[in-house]
Amino acid sequence: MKVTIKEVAKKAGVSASTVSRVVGNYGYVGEKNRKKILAVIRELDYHPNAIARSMVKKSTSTIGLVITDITNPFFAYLARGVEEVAWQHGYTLILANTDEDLTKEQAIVSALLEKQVDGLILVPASSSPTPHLQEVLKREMPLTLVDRRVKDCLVDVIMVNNQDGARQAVAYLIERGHRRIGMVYDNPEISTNMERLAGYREAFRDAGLTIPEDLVRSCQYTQQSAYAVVAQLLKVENPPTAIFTANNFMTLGAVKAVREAGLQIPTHIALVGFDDLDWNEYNLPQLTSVAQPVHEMGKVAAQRLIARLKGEKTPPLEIRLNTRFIIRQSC
Amino acid sequence: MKVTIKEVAKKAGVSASTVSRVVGNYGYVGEKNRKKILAVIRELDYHPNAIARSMVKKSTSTIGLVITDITNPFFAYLARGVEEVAWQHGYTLILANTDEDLTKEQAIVSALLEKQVDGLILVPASSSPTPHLQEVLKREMPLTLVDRRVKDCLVDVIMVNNQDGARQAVAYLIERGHRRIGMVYDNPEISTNMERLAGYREAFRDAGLTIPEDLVRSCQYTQQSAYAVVAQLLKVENPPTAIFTANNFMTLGAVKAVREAGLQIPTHIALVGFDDLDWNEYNLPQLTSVAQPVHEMGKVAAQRLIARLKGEKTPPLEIRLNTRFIIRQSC
DNA sequence: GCTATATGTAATAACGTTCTCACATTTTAG
DNA sequence: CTAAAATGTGAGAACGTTATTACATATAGC
Repeated sequence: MKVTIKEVAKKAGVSASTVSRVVGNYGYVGEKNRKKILAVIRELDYHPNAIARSMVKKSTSTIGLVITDITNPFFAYLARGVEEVAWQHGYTLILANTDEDLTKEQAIVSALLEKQVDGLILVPASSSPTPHLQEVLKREMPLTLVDRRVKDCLVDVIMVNNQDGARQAVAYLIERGHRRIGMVYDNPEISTNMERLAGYREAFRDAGLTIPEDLVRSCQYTQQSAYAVVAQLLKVENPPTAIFTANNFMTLGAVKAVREAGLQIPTHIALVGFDDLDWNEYNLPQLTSVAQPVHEMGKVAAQRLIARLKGEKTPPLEIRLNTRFIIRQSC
Repeated sequence: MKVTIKEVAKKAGVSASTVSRVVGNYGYVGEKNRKKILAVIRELDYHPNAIARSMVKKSTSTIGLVITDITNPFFAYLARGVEEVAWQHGYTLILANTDEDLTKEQAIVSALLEKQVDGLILVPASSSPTPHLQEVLKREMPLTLVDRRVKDCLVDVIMVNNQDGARQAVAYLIERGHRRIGMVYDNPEISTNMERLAGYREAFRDAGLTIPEDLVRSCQYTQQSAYAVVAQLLKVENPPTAIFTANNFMTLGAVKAVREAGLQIPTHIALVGFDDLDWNEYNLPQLTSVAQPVHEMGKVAAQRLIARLKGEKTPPLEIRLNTRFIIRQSC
């Protein structure tokens, strides 16, 4: 049988209250009793039941982390950052993947609400306000969004400077003489993509050039889809001399399509992508890319959330971390 | 304020018991009352409190997943597999990273015990039986080990056939004429490494060749360490013509060292590694490697654990999944 | 010496559920 | 028609904690 606080109390010849005080380290406890209780705790190997504690404290010291897919290194690093600071502050993490599926997201959020998580860190599957997010707000459960914004959702959001990151990358391509620059991005429903697209456009405007709209393509959020779109792009008359991809999946698809078309990077075509993975450094040629401080994003997200959990009431923040443009050999 | 079962009961003009019965879908409930209650639940937007439920049910529908680092794609895929079947069965997942640190592992396990997880899936940081794992067993909390074995720990273990996977890879190298085959592995404390090393040795024995012991090196569990060791290996007199690396970190380090030494793969040196990542396929040259069914391992681990949670009492299983040897262009 | 204050402890009520009874009422069987 | 079985409901205990209250006892200040 599990040993409870009462059994410890009994064996130590005190009341449960007293044991609770030494475990929780508050209030007055006589030195003699404290020693005795500590000894009994060790002897019986007593571990307090956090569930029972949550019941009365109305707090679980648990935060929900809802991402789209832990298999994507971007989210793995994000999760890592979140976990580190959460753990530091005594919180544990419930992890769930939505696969960009709103129905799943809503089921997950609902389950997490029932489990009474203290707060939620979420990478939303849609930028439209959804009922289940309204629900979270209505219950005044702290919520922090990461990577993507949700319309009319006034909470802390941690993102990178997508537009500027993209602008910088495309400007670099333009500077190196490229004019026919293709761009591939996915779901326009997601704020991040639109911002990166805006950055692409901005670079052209800044340079006083007209945007090659025929080379701007959107696709599904899979490598295969990006592959298909890029393959198509390469067959266009007056094909692109460079391609900018909006995230790591797209980059992978692009590399594949380019190689299969028998083109060499960077000799025949230049490639720059958003997201920097270990992969990019080890690939040959090493890929030039826009690096996001993902780990840091996770940490900041957790910090924001925990600040809210501690009662911070300041107005919602939109935090933009800066990307870093890493020049390697693919241009 | 949060709405509780009592408020629903009051508004519906019934007792809490009755509401509980319709929510939990058990026992007798009159059709009229059921309708009414359901309506009230929707109206008040009642969500049952899982914590309170856990309290009485003595089960949290939560399982702990303790890995070393979610940032390692191996574990990300593992986590993904676990999460999928856990979620399917109505369990949520608490995730934590040990960084191969026993002290951290012990703190994590302790925290998860307190949080009353129903069971634990763990990638142990050490193959020696540790007090905190004994603790888990003593409390009869179902435990499933993944990837690594722990001495005298009689629980389900999910692993791959490490020795055979390694043997196959090295045999392939031998078959292609290599004799001076280096091997790099990390922490010999971990069963997985020893098995892979055994596979390496087995391949040589099978071929009736003597093992080039001077080329067998162990290092830390980091890319940098592998890099250093491989760099050293390349400077040996009569250097290796091929290198077998025991996991993805080691492979990365090896690639880097080989490149910096100005050697070409596979012209000057052949490379085979354990673990197959997306990376391996996209790298140039594409890396020959021993692929593990990681996602499947995660799923099987979760299935085993859940079977135990449902009361299965059969003796502990050691499940070995087969690796797949993927021949690409690095040999 | 007598209030104040500090120190130490126990009893008890929450927390929000589920579950076991007990008790009605209705239906079925013979 | 009556006993037994099926259906429906509510009261109240239990789950393992923490927190509030009340009651001691010891120490200090005057």
